[in-house]
Amino acid sequence: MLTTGQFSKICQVSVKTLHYYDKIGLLTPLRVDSLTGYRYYSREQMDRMLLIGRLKRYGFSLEEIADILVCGDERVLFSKLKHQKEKLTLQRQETELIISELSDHLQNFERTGNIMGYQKRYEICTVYTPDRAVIASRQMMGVKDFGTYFSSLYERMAKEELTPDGIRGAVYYDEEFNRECSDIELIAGVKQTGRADKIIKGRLCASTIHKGAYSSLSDAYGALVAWIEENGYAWDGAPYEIYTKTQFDGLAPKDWETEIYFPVKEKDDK
Amino acid sequence: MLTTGQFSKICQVSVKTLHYYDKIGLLTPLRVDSLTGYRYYSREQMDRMLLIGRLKRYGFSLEEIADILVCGDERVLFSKLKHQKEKLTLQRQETELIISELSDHLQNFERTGNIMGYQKRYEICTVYTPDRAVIASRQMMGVKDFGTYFSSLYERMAKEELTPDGIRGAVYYDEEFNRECSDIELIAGVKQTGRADKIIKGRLCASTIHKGAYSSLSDAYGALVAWIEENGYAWDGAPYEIYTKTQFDGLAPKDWETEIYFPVKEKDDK
DNA sequence: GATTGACTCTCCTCTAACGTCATAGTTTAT
DNA sequence: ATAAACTATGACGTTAGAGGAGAGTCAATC
Repeated sequence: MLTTGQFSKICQVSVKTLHYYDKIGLLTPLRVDSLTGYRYYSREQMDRMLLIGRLKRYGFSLEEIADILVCGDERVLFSKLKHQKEKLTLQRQETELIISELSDHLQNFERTGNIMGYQKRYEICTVYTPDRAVIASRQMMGVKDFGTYFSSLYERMAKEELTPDGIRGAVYYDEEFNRECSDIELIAGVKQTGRADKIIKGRLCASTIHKGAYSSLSDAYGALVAWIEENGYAWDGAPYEIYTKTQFDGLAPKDWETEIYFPVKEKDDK
Repeated sequence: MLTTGQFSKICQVSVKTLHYYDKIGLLTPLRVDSLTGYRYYSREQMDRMLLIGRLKRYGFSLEEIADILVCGDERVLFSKLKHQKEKLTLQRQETELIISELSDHLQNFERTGNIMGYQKRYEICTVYTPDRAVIASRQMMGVKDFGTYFSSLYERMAKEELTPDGIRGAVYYDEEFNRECSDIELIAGVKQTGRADKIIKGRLCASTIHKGAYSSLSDAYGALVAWIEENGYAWDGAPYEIYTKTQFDGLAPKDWETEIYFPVKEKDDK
């Protein structure tokens, strides 16, 4: 039988942590003296404690760990571990991306001496867009679901024997953009104009090209909105993006390119 | 002039976030109507908001961001960015390490079918250690300081023309091990017995070899402590580790090897 | 038996960066 | 004038404990 202090030393965790785990029921001591309230742990509980520490390291929350331990099914743990591995891999990619952005930022400073107001310069202009014949899939979705929906779109295209014209994009119907879940329509251009789901009519748009990963798309968005106001135009419809260079072209995030189109009309300023 | 809602949409942040930033003084609106309390932002504040978002993405806390923006010195920002880049790089390495540990864990499951109680099997035995002539440097330090102190130890060795014998290790004087800050003595073996700082006298130790990264050293530690109790020995002095295969040998974390020695004596169990 | 020092208990507050209600007041469009 | 949309404040919740106060307990020594 080990006291809290002894057990904490062996397991390399703080006494506070043991108290906390007891409180949330993650690791209750073998015996608690009902008179003094003193906790006593057994040597076998060390294994459980070490496993908890390991799972914590893998990035599980204490709640998830408790679930895993309560259920006690090895297959559950196995699949959760696999899932967690994917999550960590994604996280690593994300970190890598941020590092490369940060490097860009620093390089930019060395070239231009400007660092505080580091923002990409966006070349913005109005264009009259061409008609675009597309098949489309509109849903409430998050940015992370793009892959899934795009592949089903391409499957459909194959089934219906349509020929892609290389255009891929997304229309944002919500004014307030939320990357977890928004009203988004994915579109893929097809050559068979007659058999398309819809034709995005050509019209006046303010447009720019965003170079780099999607994480800084909001910069482009902001620049466009500002430009539209400043140049006497007004927002007039759902904006959309066309992904011209992406991971599907085998490129690294920093080389991706996205065209952004904002339907606008001239403001009748009185 | 933009209302909170408009500004939040342009900058792609929530209204709550704007409230919060106002409250902590990170981004106060240009004007606040003293009657209604309504906040109004200017278009120029968008730049500040975008910069805040960017810095947040780089991993700065809001407090750090506030410092940077208040001070407004470009050189400060530059050095902070560089520092942050290093931090992110370390973080990525750490994530990679965890991923490889997780992979090991999964592989281990596929081999042995055991996953819940996944713990390395440690071969533990008692040995009579040889005398070790070492130079040493004892301080309150954290695990992260090992690199610094080891290099100064090796510098000293070069200056005093001592010959290293390849032994590198650390003695832990605190019972309670804390990886941030503990009473630790780094040691490096030398061939000139007479000129060593100290000689670690040969004696009876319980010992094992830990294979893999240091993050799971506590598993070995726990296994040893348990073994010592179970086999009728008692803890008798500060434990130490010898790093036999490390990054200095050009190895990946999973191939590192650490010998752990726990001075013990036979317990006089009555 | 008394004292001392080390240990342990419970209970309280605090962290970061907001999200989530609840309730009340304001603006704008019809 | 009224409804719909927007905004404000304020309280509480989130994670995984850390830190501290004040009180009780244990083991060893005198």
